[in-house]
Amino acid sequence: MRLAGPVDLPATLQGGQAFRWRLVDGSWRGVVGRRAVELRAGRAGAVNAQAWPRATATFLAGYLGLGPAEDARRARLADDPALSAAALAHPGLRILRQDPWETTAAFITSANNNVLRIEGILERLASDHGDPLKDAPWPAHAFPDARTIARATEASLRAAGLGYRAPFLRDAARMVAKGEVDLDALRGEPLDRQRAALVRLPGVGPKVADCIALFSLDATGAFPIDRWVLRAMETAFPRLAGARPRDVEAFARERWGDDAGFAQQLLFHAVRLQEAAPGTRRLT
DNA sequence: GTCCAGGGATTCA
DNA sequence: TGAATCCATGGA
Repeated sequence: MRLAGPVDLPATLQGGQAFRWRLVDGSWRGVVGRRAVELRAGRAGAVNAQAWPRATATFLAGYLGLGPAEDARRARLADDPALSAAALAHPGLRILRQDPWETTAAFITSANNNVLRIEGILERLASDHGDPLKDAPWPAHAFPDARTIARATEASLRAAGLGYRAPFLRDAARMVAKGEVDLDALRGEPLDRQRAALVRLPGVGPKVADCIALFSLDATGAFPIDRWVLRAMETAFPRLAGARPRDVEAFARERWGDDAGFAQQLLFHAVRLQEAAPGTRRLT
């Protein structure tokens, strides 16, 4: 099927939001829920999509963050001089709407870690603990649910490469599996309430909580601040040099409101592309 | 060998 | 409340 988009697949799928998409022969292969999904760039930013088992266009458009509300968000941000260049350069950058538990596990893994290694760890978690997807035309595994991770041994999680984060992920899985934190019920709740609940999970602090909220709980105003975004903000707004993350966040919320999450992703993407430019350090 | 990575937990003042 | 320190691991 064809989705109008526009979607910039590399920027969206390898932009530090999701970690399990791979480019194979010009197609992006990934797993959404319990479906294997293949995405290929079409004309004018459109996307040709296939899913096993079959999925509706609405389902895939929802995952890819397509819709009039998102288009309007982009248009508003493009009017901001601090973002217009990035917005114009990446008209198809999207905020994915991912599964809350998988996103939680991914960003617990992300703490003090690099993207390349995060990808490897999550892939091993899936192949070691996730159900194989029988309909998939390539070897694919669903991401293991919280109950499965809760039962896993710490040694098996360390074997996936989690290091000291292994007990964090296991204990967070136990809390989610027991219903102590109901991730799905947090969707659409106010950001403050989402944060308060998420931060109860081991390995989840303010930054990771904001990533989970933005990428899986529809918190469009969340503004996760990592080292890259902090640098980007200090560059874009010199008066923020040396500011604390909480003050930078307050500034972003004031300036962009419920569009702050999208603004953050534009900044993150732009600064990382800059780092990856020829002659500088490569993207890791 | 050293530094860094989409930070968080713990400790101490 | 805020600063310092430690944490596994692998690539550059």
